[in-house]
Amino acid sequence: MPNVTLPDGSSRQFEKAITVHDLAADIGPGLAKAALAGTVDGQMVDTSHLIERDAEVAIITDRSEEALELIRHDAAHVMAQAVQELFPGTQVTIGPAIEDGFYYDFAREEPFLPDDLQKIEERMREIVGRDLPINREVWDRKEAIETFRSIGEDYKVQIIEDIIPDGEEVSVYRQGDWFDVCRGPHLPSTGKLPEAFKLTKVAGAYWRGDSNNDMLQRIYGTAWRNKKELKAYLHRLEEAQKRDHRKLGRKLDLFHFSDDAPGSVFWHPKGWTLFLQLLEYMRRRQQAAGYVEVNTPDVMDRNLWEKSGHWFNYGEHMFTTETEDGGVYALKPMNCPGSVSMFAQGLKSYRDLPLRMAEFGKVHRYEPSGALFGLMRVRHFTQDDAHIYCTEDQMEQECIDVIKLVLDIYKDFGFDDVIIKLSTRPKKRIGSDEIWDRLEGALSNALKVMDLDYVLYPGEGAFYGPKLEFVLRDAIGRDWQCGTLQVDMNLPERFDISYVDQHGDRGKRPVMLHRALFGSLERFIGILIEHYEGKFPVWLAPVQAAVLNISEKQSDYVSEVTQRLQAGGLRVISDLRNEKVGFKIREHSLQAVPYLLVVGDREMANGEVAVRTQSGEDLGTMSIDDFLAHMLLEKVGRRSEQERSKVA
RNA sequence: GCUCAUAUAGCUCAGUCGGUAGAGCACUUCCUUGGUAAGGAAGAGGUCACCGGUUCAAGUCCGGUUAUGAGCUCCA
Repeated sequence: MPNVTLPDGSSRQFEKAITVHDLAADIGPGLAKAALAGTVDGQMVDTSHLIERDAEVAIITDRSEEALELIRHDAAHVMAQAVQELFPGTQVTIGPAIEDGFYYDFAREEPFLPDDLQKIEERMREIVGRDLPINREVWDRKEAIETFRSIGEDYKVQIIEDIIPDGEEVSVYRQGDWFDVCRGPHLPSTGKLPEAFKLTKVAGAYWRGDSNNDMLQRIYGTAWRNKKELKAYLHRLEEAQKRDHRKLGRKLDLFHFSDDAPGSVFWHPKGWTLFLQLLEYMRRRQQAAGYVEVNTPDVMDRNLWEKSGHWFNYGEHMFTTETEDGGVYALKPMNCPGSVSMFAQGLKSYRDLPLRMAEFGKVHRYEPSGALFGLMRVRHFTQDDAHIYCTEDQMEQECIDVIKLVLDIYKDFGFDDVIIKLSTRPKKRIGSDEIWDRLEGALSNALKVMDLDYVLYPGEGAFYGPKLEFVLRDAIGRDWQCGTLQVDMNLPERFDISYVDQHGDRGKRPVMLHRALFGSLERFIGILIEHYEGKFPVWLAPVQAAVLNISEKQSDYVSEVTQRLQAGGLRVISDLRNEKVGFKIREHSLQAVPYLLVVGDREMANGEVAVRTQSGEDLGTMSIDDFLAHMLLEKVGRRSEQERSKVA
């Protein structure tokens, strides 16, 4: 005699156990038809699920948010059925719902071709048209293994044997002749799958995510509750692709890549200006936060890298070089060994701590070819690196200060929702559990003190210490680690660095923090290009203003204006080309120049410029001094934000 | 590194059945001196990524290499 409580608080009493579908029918025939699934005490279930006890139940229709996951999972199943109908002999493996869609991994000798996606999609629509009832069956474990083995589904056998716990029942979902091991839940029938799906790409993926295993073929698709949502999603994708930093980098003439140096950036004047602006910005922020800046060699002896452990652990990813006399050197893949060598110079006192030593170091890593990706993953990049040497007592406060600084800096660029990841002790590690407790405690306490949300990644820390990662998302939805804060127990030990404490004890080992805020200048610029869609704020813009003449008569005046503005510290170009002013405005607007200064006879006569913003706003005419004052405000606006946050 | 795809002018891209390469934009020159998102004309520009094979003949077909793209794995 279950008593069912509905989301609106009302409840219904039933004589005997009732299915979700019948419950919906009891509420109304329309709801029964629309019901895709249900939730019973928060757990998603099929419409055929029998409610036997008192419970809170909700009916899921295509209006519910939860329907998305269901639809995507079903789309994966329908796709798998379509593939097996079209390509007999193909084995199915797994096919989950993911953000915005779904995928299914198949094992098949022949590759799927882009044209096949069309065919599969058509067959999927056909299966939806068949409106096959989807039924849940519970199989005996042994029988399930036998059945799947007999039809040659070896991967499914592995899933049952290895993944589904021994005692747990094996549920199988059947739609027509096709069936698959699945936990569910699923739609009542294939006809309930909205025709708002699209197969998007085919790619390789390792069986169970392990590169030692076979590579399977993964087909990705997107699925939505209705065509309108699908259309909106595809539109969003298109818009995002316009922001792609690789495209904008070419269009805005910021940088290029060459076959001669895969994974290495050729910075053009405008891109390098951007780079230097960021570097100067970070230099100011670090100086204000009590850092000193140093510089260490790019090429150092193999011995150093053996001592640091990099040679052994990452040797194959290092660029090395040999000299005529047989010396072997490596291009630095990290700045820390240089930094530690720096610390080891001379005697350090507790009075020197905390010592915050920054370096804009260019590091070189021989990344696998398949990992390279525009500015986001390169083989040579510049870190805004710093190493903080402190006592254990100072460690937590230093962590807090770093976190404050990095979030504050991100705020200056409009990144308000930064994903923070905390990676803790891995299986393979050095140091006692007690030390790990302290180090992890320092990081998590700092987060707690600052009341910050974070995602925990147990076991993902480096072998020498736990780490925080500050992750930003690019236009296409890919996440990139930018800032990082790590505690290192390895290097101070290996390099035997120490300081003298207040009792004259020379053997005190300092704690070493690694931190980078932008992370990689290259990657951060990639993110910024997409974030601003190439329309940088004035202080960052490679060209802040362009001065345009209307006819040849004003050429000299334009040159004079340009020079005065340049002398005033602005990045200004003049455009004296024999083109109509409308043409020039179009060009410089497309190049995202924040201010266009138009000069005709009138302005020349009055010693003024006509100011137009990139977005097309007309600020009227003003004197050159007034424009300089206006630009100063732009800069001050940013600084005051820094001041404000520094106080906070 | 792995799977699949792609590589033609500075950029974006056509190029059918194998028969010595084409557009738009950009560039150069000339005309035009025009007031807020494309004025007009002419010209120049290519070892079709690279190496090899098939063929009377290869941008086109086949193999390899390199790079790039999508994804997987990795990212000190």
